[in-house]
Amino acid sequence: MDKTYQPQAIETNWYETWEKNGYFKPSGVGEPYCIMIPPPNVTGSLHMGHGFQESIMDALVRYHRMKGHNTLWQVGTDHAGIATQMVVERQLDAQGTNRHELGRDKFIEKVWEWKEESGGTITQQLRRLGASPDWSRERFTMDDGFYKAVQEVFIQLYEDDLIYRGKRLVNWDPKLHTAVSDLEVLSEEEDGFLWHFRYPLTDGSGHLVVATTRPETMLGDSAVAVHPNDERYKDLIGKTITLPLVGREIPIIGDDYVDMEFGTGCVKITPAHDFNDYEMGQRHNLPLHNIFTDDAEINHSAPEKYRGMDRFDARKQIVADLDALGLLEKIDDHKLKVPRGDRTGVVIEPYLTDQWYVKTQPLADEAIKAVEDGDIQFVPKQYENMYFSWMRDIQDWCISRQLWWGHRIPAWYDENGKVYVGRSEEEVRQKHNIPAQTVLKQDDDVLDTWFSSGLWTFGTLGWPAQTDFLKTFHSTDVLVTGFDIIFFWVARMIMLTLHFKKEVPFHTVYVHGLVRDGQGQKMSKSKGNVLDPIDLIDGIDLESLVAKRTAGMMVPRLREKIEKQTRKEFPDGLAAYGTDALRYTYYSLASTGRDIKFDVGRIEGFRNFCNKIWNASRYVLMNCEVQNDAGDRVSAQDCGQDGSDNYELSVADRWIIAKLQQVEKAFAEGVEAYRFDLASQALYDFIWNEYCSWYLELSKPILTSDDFSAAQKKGTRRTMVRVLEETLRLAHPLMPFITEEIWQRVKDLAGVEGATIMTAALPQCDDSQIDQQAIADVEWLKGVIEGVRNIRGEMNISPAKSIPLYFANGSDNDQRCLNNNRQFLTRLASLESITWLKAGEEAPMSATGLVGDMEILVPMAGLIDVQAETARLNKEIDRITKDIERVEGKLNNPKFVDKAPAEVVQKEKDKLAEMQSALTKLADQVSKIAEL
RNA sequence: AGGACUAUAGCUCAGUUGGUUAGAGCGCUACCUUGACAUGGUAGAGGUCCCCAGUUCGAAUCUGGGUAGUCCUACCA
Repeated sequence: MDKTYQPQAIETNWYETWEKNGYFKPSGVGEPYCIMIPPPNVTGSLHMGHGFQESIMDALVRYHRMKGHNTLWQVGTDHAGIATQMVVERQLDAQGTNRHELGRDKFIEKVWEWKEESGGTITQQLRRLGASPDWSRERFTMDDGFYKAVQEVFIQLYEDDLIYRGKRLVNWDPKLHTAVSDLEVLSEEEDGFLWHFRYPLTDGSGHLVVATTRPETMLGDSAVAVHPNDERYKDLIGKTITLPLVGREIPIIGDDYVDMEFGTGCVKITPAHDFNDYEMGQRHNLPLHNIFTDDAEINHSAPEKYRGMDRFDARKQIVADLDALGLLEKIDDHKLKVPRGDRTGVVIEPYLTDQWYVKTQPLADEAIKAVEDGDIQFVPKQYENMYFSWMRDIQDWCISRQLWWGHRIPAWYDENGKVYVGRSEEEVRQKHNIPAQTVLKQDDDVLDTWFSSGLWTFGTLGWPAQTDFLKTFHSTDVLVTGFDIIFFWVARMIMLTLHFKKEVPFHTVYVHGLVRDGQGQKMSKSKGNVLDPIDLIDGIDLESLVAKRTAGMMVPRLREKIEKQTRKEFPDGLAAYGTDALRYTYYSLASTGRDIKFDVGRIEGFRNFCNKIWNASRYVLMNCEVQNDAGDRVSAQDCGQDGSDNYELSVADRWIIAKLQQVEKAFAEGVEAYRFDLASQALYDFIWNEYCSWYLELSKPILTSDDFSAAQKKGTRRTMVRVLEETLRLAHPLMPFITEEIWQRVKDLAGVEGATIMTAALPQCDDSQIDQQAIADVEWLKGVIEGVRNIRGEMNISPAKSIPLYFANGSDNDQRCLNNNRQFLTRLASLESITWLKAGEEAPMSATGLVGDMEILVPMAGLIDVQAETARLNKEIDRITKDIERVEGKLNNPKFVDKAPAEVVQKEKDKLAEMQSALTKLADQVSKIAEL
């Protein structure tokens, strides 16, 4: 083995072996366990959030696979209608053409080409993370099989009267020329203006002043509304206004929606271009005046002057024209929420179009019930509230998109615009007896991507066919996802799956936090603070990192800022930490919080942890093998791998075996509760602070000293390699590569067989192996060693110098422990001699430490540094004194003694007695030294 | 406006049903190349558990009220 851990030397190699051998496929035996990957965007690339999420899923999948479950991790990607179409359109634009020139079929061909080209990126990245999904079952939402499911769902919902077509106001993206859902619109507060216009009354008796943030919409005004109780205006209700610039006569209406306090108390009403106004228009039967084209330019229904103008140019012109007419009262600065498309960033317009909708309320009722009844549980629980609050106030879902890339809506229209829904034109003709000469035209629109992802859990398993996989693995076990996607996807999956499968898509929704950068900022390409998980695995030099982060940044100022920031944060670029370290970092951060700040400092610690495991294993192999100069095995030592039982276990052996059981238990509890931070912490602690720091150190005296028998040496070798082997299996779900690499080298020494650690059994706690006596004895040993080390450290005694040690005031148990552990003590504390003082025997002048009631004494041979030792003891005395005061206060309080449980009181009493005794001893020692 | 969440060491975070000497990693200080590991070892420093009040024998933990931050939902033209 290399002297240091080199992740790149082992990772891809093992991954290829696993995949080639089909280890990722379900075993076909055992209780089924299934996770569906939240399908990443096929043309995207992996970001830190994906890395986090996939690492968690992989740990769950590997954990259950090793527990013997029939485990399926279903993988696939999503066609991401808007995002993908945008990418391809940008490419066409660069080539000086566009989709309309190409035509629909050609364009879709281009998209498929792009998918072929870039679709592999994300799946390759997933492999680098060590993910173990069943690649042979990979699905894509645009696959033929999946399309069948989508079509079936649409048709059935239509037949169940849960899908309808209607003309409504939608969120219109004028750049993409499509409707988008509420969830795809982000409203941020921006600086704007509130323009005040005078609207003259038709009868010439004066004017009203209305305020607006979007002056151009006045071309579509149908009314002016005031509050019916507003003393200032209520007499005007029923009169009319002559709309300036347009000349239309519009009514003044009363509606209590109007806030008398805001602005002037008069509101211009534009039912075709505002959601609230639309509703008011319905209430008052106001006409709809659509003034925009699909591009959000002014259309032909407006006065000629403005036709063809962009909405924002029109705004300027209208303000100027009204000003010229003396109708501009004033312009106030105003902050307002501006709705923007989450993909395009352009201002979204409420726009009147024909669209398809899903009637969600009946579906939502069932979906709410499933969570209320506990058929689906959210982890952490609080997210259920978020789910309920959204579901209880759900709006009908606009599922049509005016795109070309996506699942085309299975609906046909005849010349009269009558709609027929069916699986194909032939089927429609047949079913409705439409003669061949009647021309049918398929709907041009496609379905919202989330409509198809809503079918993911059962669509990927073959539905509508009743496949074996569908029967075996649905409902799935757990969905691992971020909270940002609960509405988009989780809720819709629950609704659609319940309706079609009559069962839940998954039993548990594990909601993890969102990965942010070291400053707590959301990682985003436009901010330039993204990290590519692959760069953390392979490393990247500073220049490449800067180039990567600023790529595509058009604004020079922003570019400079990001460059500066990157150079400051990562002056040396990123080191190659390897997949296992990256994964471990993710797990350590996977607590219940909503934000996960990814601090690069932490990954280094886990790379070191891998190195620790690596070197501990090297040590174990050095002792369990006969090696040549290159460190390769010549033959195996007897580690009891043949099943022989002529070995003896030391107290350390029994102790580490007990500790192993405990960590197995803690690990399982952590994983089952989705607390990967706790599971990983328990494992880290065990490996580093118990196995490496103590157990391997305690093995050294046995293996290197003639004081120990062959049976004892064998017992140690046996334990050492078996505990290591078992620990590797325990750690495998979190760190797949390093564990496999080492496991292959130690498995036979531990008497274990198997082609891969991936399918080896997960170790589980065996309570009968927890030897409490061994635990207590090793605790005693650690106490003494730490006491000596403390004296050494604080008294500046060189670690190279062996020192004599005296024990005073020890109990029978102390003496027993001492006799059993002499060699360990001598070696680990570097002792020259050990002397047990009987009662009344005087020790030489010494530095002192306490282990329970027993004193350990390091004679200072007249060289004692009085000041240093006094200071050291006084520090201890201060600490104990403070504690004694606290405990005495408690015990002197009759209320405490009366009301607290007896065992708590007793515990405090014991503590007090122990501390008082310690205090006395320390005080004695101080006065003794003072006499010098 | 309504709601949710968060506040613990310099930094990133744990802290189970109230009883701990309030922990970990990183960082920091001192010493150490000892035969698994300097990607290491040993020792150490570092905390008003955001603030106030309450419940309780006892509060980081429970309740109420503040403050600060983050996020979601709904928004006033």
